[in-house]
Amino acid sequence: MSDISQEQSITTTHQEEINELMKRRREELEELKRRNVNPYPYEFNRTNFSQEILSGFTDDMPQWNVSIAGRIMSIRRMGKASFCHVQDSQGKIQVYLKKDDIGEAYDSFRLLDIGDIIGIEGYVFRTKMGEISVHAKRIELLAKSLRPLPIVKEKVDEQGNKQVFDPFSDKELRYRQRYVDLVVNPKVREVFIKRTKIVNSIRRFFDSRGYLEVETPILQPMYGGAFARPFVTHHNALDIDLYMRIADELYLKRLIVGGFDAVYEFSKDFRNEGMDRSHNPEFTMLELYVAFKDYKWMMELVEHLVSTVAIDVNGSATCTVGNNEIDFTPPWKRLTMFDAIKEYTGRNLRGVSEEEMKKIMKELHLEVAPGMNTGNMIDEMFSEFVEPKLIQPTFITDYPVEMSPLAKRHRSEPGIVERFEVILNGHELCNAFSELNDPLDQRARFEEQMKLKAKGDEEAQVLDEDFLRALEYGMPPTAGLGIGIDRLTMVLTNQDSIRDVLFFPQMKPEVTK
RNA sequence: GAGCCCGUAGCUCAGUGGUAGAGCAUUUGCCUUUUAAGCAAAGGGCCGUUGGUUCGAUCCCAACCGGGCUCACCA
Repeated sequence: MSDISQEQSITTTHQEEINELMKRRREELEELKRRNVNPYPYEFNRTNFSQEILSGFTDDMPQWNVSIAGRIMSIRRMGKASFCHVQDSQGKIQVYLKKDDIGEAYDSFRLLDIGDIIGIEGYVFRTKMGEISVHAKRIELLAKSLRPLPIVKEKVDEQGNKQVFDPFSDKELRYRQRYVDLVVNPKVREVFIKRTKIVNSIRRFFDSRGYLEVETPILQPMYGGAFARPFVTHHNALDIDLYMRIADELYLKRLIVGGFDAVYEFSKDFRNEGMDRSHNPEFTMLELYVAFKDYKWMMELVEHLVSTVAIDVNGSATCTVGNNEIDFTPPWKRLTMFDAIKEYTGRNLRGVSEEEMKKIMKELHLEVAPGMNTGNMIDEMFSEFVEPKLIQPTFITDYPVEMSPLAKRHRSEPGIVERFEVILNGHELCNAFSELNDPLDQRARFEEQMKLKAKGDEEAQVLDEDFLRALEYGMPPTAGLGIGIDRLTMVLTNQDSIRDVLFFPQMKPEVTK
């Protein structure tokens, strides 16, 4: 895309009609300026957060002077006194303003609205109705809000249960204007804080083992490491097309060749595919490679990692996902791909020829698409009959070689690679294998992929000559792992859409009115 | 990509073939410990866009735009 067309495609909203509510706020802004109130001052000395006031106050304590700052979320005016709730990053606290105490500022307070950001200095007290509040001695406007905020009212009953009225719930508006969503829906903030905790917990877990966090290219001259269609972009100075990475696998393995014992990366990956509840075109994948280890070792690491993260973040190794109670406590059940299919369909596929397998597919009322090999059929039967049934975390091991061009052949079973996936709540959570380090076999596998590509399989992998060169220098035996961070977050926060664990999920462009 | 559903006031939603309604929010008045504050009054809408049917469309039909759900794709 050229610079010019980009500029033209930018949505402009400043011409948007200003409705009465917005007009009124602008008038108030002008009036405040006339009264020599700076509606956008430079700083405010906050000394306390709402939560620490609410939890720290006792009725018999000496006068506690505090200074808070935040957004006005509700106002109840009663002539010469008013109450409002001020929301900061920790929560909300009520503020009491009395004309006798703040004088002229009380008249300016009349010009303030829900959504304005203010600073309050005062002392803490408890109202007749029992709510711990700040009695204002001074009020300062810190930022005037020019747009009406959706009003969400809540009532707390005697049991302390919150009842919410008129929630801001339109998903399109919530995603497009996440800033409003975050202001108005406190639970949304919690999900994202938890997401960060998850990432930090994983990082701590790896760092404490001496694994090295690294960064590898996002713009790649050649994409690889997964089955997916890439985004293509163009570098003007070099005049070459570059691909946004679909995985960082091949780069991390180059680093293992280079002599690092263990490397990991939280990788923003990009796949040019459909979007739905569990797919966003850009997403976060954690990849880890550890030298001199195999996939069996990696299974123990994964159990330990995920249960540790769950406890770190939720305080418990069990959590609720939808209607299911999931327990991450190790050890997790292990099943080979063939045994899993046998368990759930009663068919033994071990050593079965392609022709026989087609027959079995038909018996199970599954369609055999043209060009399907045994690997595809096994995958189909697995996703149809097994995956949805696996609720508790389960290792599925030993995949057909056709499905795994970067995994090492099984040490004792032909046609199979040393690979596992963790299935949880009916969905894939992670993928790992003993990494293929035989450069000749790797070349042969790439060539198989290129044949598929030539046949029109757009997601087949591309032969990467430089990666092969690296392997030819010699890569130690290595265990590799990929975990979808968005999916893990969905599980640990009990969200059923990826859009609810991404601040700014991909949306079609907003239409300018 | 297919099917189904949705788009009405700042927010959440009713509604009708004769150009619209509620609650909250907003404005005005009263009210110096209220709390989904209250009482009284008022303003606010090209009923997603463009066509069609009709004397007349927010309502019926079509296309388009945006969104949601389900399925497919996603190794």
